[in-house]
This record gives sequence, structure tokens and C-alpha cells, in this order.
Amino acid sequence: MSVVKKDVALRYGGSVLSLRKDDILFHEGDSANFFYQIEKGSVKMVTYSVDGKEFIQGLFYQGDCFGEPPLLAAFAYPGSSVTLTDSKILRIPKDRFFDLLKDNFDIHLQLDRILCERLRYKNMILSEISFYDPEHRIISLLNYLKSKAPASDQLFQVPLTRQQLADMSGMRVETVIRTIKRMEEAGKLQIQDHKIFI
Amino acid sequence: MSVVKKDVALRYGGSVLSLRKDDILFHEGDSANFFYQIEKGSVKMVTYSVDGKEFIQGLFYQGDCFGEPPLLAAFAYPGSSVTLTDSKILRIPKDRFFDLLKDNFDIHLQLDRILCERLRYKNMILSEISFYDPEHRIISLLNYLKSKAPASDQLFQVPLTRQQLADMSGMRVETVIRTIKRMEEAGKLQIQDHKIFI
DNA sequence: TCCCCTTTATGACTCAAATCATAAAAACAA
DNA sequence: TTGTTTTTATGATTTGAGTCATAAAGGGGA
Repeated sequence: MSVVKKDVALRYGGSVLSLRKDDILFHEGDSANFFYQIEKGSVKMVTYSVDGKEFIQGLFYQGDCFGEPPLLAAFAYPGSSVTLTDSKILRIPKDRFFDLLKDNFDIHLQLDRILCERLRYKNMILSEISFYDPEHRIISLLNYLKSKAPASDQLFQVPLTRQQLADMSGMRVETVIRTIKRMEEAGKLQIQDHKIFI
Repeated sequence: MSVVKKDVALRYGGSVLSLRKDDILFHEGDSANFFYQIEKGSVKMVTYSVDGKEFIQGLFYQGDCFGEPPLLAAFAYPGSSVTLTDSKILRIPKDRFFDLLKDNFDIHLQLDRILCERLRYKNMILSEISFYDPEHRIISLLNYLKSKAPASDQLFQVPLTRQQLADMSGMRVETVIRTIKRMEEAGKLQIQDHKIFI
């Protein structure tokens, strides 16, 4: 389910962009002029260190919106948005988006819930990084991802590479690879064809 | 300036609690039933590790509200709130607070800005922790604190203990103490009577 | 099918922050 | 003023994740 339905978005000046994998929608430091929502595809919000390391601030999929904080609170984007796959992105100009919020209390409240959920995620990651060892961090991250996925009685297949897990939890790939391997040996998760199941 | 003015709060069922230093307003895991705003005093939101380490998710002062995410998005508090000084806390019951938001678009938007600013802070801390060494982390944290304080041509006195800085940036006190001392020797900040100025 | 690029994998080594211990200084309360 | 707690300070030691190097496996495109 998307935050803003397409017909509503169109009434408020919404338009659709077609992007290819690895396209950049906005860069760190840009000012925010649009509300963005994924119609099809996936996007990562990332920050880069001066020596090129990447930290994934968030991953977004069909129906998700992203990049609202700079829009709502008027600061520069703290990260860049990069498509992970070919994508169609719905965007609404800033002024019209504020009109939309004013006219639609339910959407406004839904947006709040999304921001709050994102804060919850960041609280979790921050606690994990500052308290615990790699295994604990990975378990918590995987459990979070599982909890966000549609409920199922099947094992949850983690849809991320070890590099992505590392970039989300502040560790190096090698550490993630080694830790996950040890966790499999201890029966804490399963690996099939290098894919992680929990 | 507070988010919700007192007369507005009172019209929506607001009441004031008097708390003493180190009182706990809510615990991690509690469900959220009130909107809270500081009338006087200061509060920290913290999470604890299983072995008692503390991570400070946020510090709040006069006029600030806190603990809204669990209220808006209906999840359990991810941390506990503890008063740092004797405090007077204004609270508004959940249902009435939603009414207040519905009736006051400007307040609703202001709340969004606060949530967004908080996300920005967490993005910053996360990038710092995962990319950089203690000195860089401390500089960024101190600069952030300075940028939030009222502008002045005087040096900014950091109103936090080294332990608090450590608990906000995922390091140990000893590391913060040593790093700050080295930074002073390198002329990157000043220390007077053990107080930090930047 | 072959080639290239990404991802996973593993061993050896380094090093910086955590940990542990201890104490001085400062802040606070009685 | 004294006694107690908190905060700052510093040295010695440990350790575990980062780094570096190298390679195998897998996936996608031409």
C-alpha cells in the first residue's frame, strides 16, 4: 500500500519519472523540492565517507516514500538516493505536497507513522552498534527485516547481500560473512546456495 | 519555544506533572498513552544493554516534546525517559492529542519538522559511528550541539559530561576523555576547569 | 558458450578502542 | 566543614573487528 494514492497524487501535480538501475535521484547536499514515492522498483538512501565507504540509511520498495525529512524540515539532503533496480518514481512538487497534507489529515498522519517507524529503526540500529557484537547486530537486523516482511509460516529469505547487511549495520563484509557462517554452524540461521534464511 | 502552547494544551486535556531528578516517566516496553512536553527541566531518552551500558537516544530541554513516535505509530517505547533535573512535564492524553493535531495543521507540521530534525540527527550519528574515528565523531557531535544552541559570538560551552558524550556516540568514557584532551593539545577546542569550549 | 563482474569465502596480520585498575579533582549533600 | 559521590584523568593490557591479500563461486550479458 502506498502513502499517497496515484489519483490523489495526480490531482496535486504528481508526475512519474522512469529511472534505470543505479541512477541517482538526488545527491547529498541538494535541497529538497519534491515528495518522492516508489511506483515500481527500489531505492537506497546512502551516505558516503570521505574515503568512499557507504552507509545505507534506508532501503525503499514499491509503495514506499522516501526523502521527506529534508522536504518537511527544510535542510539539505543528508544522503543520496540511488535506484537498486529500474524504477518508476512518482513525485509531487513541494508546495502542492503541503497542500495535499493540509487537505488530507489521514495521509498526514500516515506520513507521521512512517517517520516514526523510521526513527524506531534507527534507535534499534544505534543501540545495537553501540552495545553489541556482530552476531547480535546481525540477528537484530535480520529479525527486523523479517518482521517488516509479510507474515508467513515459511522461512524468511533475506533479500540483501552480505555487503548490504554490512553497510546497514556499520561492519565490514568479511565480518558479516564470517559471522553468518558461524551462525549457520550454530544453527541460528540457514544458508542455501549462499542465500540466508531465518 | 514549545510545540504546543500551554493554553492550547489545557484546552485538549493537558495537565502538568512535577518530577524530581532521576525520576522515570516511562520505561522501555511501556505502551504510549500521552504526548509529553517539558515545561521546565530536562529529560534523557535512553536504552540500556543487557549488561547495563547506556545509550542516550536524545536529550530534551524546556519547550521540547519527546516520546511521540510510540504514540503516533503505536509501538512500545524503545527506551526509557529519565529526568536529568527536577522537572515539570506537560502531558496530553493520546486521543485528545490526535484531536489537537487534526484541528491545528500548523502544530501538526511543526511536529513533523521536529521528527525530521531528529531523523537528521540520527543519520549523522550513524554515519559518524560507522565511518570515523573518535576524534571525528566528537567534533561532529560537538558541532551539532553548537549549531542547535542560540547563536553567539562567544565560545560555546558544551553542557554535557564526557560520560554523556560517550553514551551519545557509542564510545567509552576513557576514550572520550583521552580524545578531548588530545584535541585540546592540538588546539581544536579549549578546556577550562574541565569544561569543554568550542 | 565464454567472459566479466559481483558476491561469497578464508587466512594472516594489525592496531586502535575497550577493558581493567587506580587515583585525583570537583561537585554536592549533610 | 566534612564526608560522599560523581566526574575527570592516566597507565597497562587485551582483544576482536578491520585490513589486506587472494581465490572460488555465481550471475548476467553478449
